[in-house]
Amino acid sequence: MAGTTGVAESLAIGQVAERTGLSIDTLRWYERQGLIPLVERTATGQRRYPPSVVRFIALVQALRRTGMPVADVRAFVQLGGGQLRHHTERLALLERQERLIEEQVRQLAVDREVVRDKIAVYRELVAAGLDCEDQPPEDADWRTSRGS
Amino acid sequence: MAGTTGVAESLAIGQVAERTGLSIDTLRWYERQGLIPLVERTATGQRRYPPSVVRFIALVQALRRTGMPVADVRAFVQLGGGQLRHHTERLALLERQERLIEEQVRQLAVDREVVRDKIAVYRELVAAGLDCEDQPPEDADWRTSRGS
DNA sequence: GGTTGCGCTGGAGTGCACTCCAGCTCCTAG
DNA sequence: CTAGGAGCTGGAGTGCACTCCAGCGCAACC
Repeated sequence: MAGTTGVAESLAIGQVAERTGLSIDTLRWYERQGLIPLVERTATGQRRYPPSVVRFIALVQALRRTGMPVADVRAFVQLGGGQLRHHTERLALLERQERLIEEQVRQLAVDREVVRDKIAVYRELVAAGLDCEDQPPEDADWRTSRGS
Repeated sequence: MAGTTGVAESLAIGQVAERTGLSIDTLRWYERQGLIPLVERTATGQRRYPPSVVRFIALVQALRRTGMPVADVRAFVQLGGGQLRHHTERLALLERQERLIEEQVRQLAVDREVVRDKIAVYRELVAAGLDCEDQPPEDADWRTSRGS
C-alpha cells in the first residue's frame, strides 16, 4: 500500500477528487488561486492531503456552491496570511454568507412555487385533451395570448 | 401618458427591466436567443410587452435562477415551434426541473449546516479570547493542523 | 525493459451568460 | 428648434471559473 507512507491518513489528489467531486484540475487550480492551502508533498513532489485539509475543502465547496465568488473565498482563506487568527473577521464573512444562504432558500422556495404553478397549468391542459398536434388552436399562439 | 397607446397594459422594455430586475440588454439578448417571444412593436419599432409575456419572463427567470441553462430554456420555449402544443413534453421538462430544485433545496440545507458549524467553531475561538494578533499560536498553523 | 497509471508544471483554451458600444431614430419638453 | 431621454441594431468584448493540453518524472507490474 503506497498510501500509508508519510502522514498516516493523508490522501492523494485523485482520492480527494473522488471524495469531494471536484476534478483534479480544479483542486490544483484552487490551490494556485489560494482557496486551499499549499499541502505537503511526498519526496517525489506529489500532493498529500491530510484530513484537516479535506475537511477545509468541504467548507470551500459549501461557500462556492452557495455563490461566494472565488475571489471572496480567497479573501476568507488568506485573512491573516493563512494563520489561525483574525477569527472575528472570518466569523463576520461566514455570518454574511449565512444570511445570503437564507436569502437563497427564500428565493428557491419562490422559484419552486412558480414552476409548480406552471406544472399545474400544463397538467390541466393535458387533462383537458389539448395535447399534441391534434386540434391545434392556431389563433391561441402563446406569443400573443392574453388569457390567464 | 404615452404608455396607454396601443395594446392597453403593454410595457416598454425599460419598465419590464425595472419590474423583472433583468437588464434591458439581457431582455433583448433573451429575445434574440429565443427565451422570450418576439414581442409586438410600436409603429416606430419599439418593443411592447403584454402582461402575458411579462408573466412568461417570470417563469424564464425562475428556470434560469434554478440553474437551467439558456439552451434548455430555449428548448422548452421552442417546443412545437413556439405554439401552444407539446404540452406533455413541456410538462416533463418542468417536472424534471422541479426535481432538480428539490435537490438544490437539500444541498442548500447541507451547505448552510456546514457554514453554521464553522460559525460555531469561530464563535468559540473568539469567546475563548483567541482573537486578533495577541498570543498567536504559531505552531497551530491551519495548513497542517490535525486537531479536530 | 517497455508500458501503464498516477501525478507534476505552466500556460493556453473553452463555455457560458451576459454586457458594452457606436451610430442611429423617435418623441417630448423647454 | 434643439437638447435630453428612451429605444433600436449588429457585433465586439468581458468576466468568471474552470478545463485541457504537452511534455515530463516516478513506480509497479508483466
